[in-house]
Amino acid sequence: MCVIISLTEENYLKAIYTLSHLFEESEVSTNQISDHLNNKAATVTDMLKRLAEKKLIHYIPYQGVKLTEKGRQTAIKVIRKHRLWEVFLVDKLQFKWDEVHEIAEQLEHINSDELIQRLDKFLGKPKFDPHGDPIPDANGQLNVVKAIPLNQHKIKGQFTFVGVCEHSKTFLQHLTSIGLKIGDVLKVEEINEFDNSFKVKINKNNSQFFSNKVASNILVEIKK
Amino acid sequence: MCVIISLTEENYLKAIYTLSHLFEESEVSTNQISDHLNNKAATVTDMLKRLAEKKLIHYIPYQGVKLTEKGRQTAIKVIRKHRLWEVFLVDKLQFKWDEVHEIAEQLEHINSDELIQRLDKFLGKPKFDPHGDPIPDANGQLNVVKAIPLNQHKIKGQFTFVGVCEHSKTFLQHLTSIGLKIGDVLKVEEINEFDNSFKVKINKNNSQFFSNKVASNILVEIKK
DNA sequence: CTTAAAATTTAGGCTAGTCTAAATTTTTGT
DNA sequence: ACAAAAATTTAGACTAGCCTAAATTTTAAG
Repeated sequence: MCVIISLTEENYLKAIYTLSHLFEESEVSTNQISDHLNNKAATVTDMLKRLAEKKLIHYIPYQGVKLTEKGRQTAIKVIRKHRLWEVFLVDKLQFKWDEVHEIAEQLEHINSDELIQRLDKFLGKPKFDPHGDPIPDANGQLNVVKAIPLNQHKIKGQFTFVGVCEHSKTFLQHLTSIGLKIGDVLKVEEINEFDNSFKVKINKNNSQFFSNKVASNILVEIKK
Repeated sequence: MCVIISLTEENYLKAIYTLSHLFEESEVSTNQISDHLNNKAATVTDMLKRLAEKKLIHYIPYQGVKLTEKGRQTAIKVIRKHRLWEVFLVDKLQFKWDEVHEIAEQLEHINSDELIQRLDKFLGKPKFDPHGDPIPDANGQLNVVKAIPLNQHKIKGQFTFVGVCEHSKTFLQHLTSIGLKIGDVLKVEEINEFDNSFKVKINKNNSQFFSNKVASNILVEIKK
């Protein structure tokens, strides 16, 4: 029941979880993991053997890897902690949304169920983190986000900005400089046929152009 | 300037700091450290060599060890983080004072100056942790507590309860069950000559007896 | 369908941090 | 002051995580 899972192992499980959702394939490869975690394939192979030993993954040599239910629960719990701490950092300590990732990467490994339960309550049981990513509940249930990138809507109309695909500091800072925050209403007034840029009005402000690249990393829902 | 200090090294520095203050001697011995950290003397010797290499301690084989200024600053910073997080856990998350130590032992190693600065501000720049221990300031200055154990006052009179010598869960729970909290006023009405127990009134409540052992672990100041 | 390229694993080595057992140094008791 | 006890260090071994280089397996291209 209570196998001890190290910080490093938690990071591997999180990586496998993230990659399997990123590419919408259940099997994740050794190279995908080594790229994601910035270490060597041989190192990953070592760890996969250990994780399989602990029944946290299903591992077939040369084939790939996927999480067991126990592995998935562990990964989800780390993600829950990461996102709750991000809410804490932004809502309570007034960090900006582009400043919290590195600190949350540390805090996500703090091990105390009681702490997380109380932190969740203290924050008002938030459903989304500062980047719009859903926070898994205490039972490991995760809302599936049905939002899609702005550039996949080929029509004019009104949308709500609910999340980002790209989480890099530079992209988030760019959105801040544009004046865009989670929850803003985006009115697409024009889609430029030449470069597929989007002419957009944020809330009631002046309209401006979003490059297709920016539009492809902004998740929106059709405004109700 | 920026030597990386591991979590384990931080724990050794904190142990050396704590022990040197506990026994009011600048030199700390290998055995004291190994007892305090629950590992073997040989393990400690290894680590002392590494810490000396990094100029965090002055180490003379067979003689003992003391912190360099850099080692002291590092230790103090860990203690500052530990105590600030304890305030967070008690004041914001409503943990009890006997529940926070283990979690703070983890949180004290989170590495972000910006985080600590903001946490400090969020908590209202507290000067003491939930057990009455002083919180070092951002420059590593630590208020010296001039309180002494209740049983060293051989006289009747009024005192303020400002801290504890013993931080164990059972002792803290015992104080809670007695109804004693930091800041309470203690009126010593009688000192029993037979067993050196203290008849004490807490605030305006009924008086009760404190064993000498309890009295020796309660830090008080003479009430102004 | 065969072979070159790509992906993966194996083999062997490194460091940090731990241990036990043996050797050494310091302290203490008479 | 000297032997026994206590404290400390050295030597050698182990695990977790990482690495490089070589071997193996899978994939892909002609």
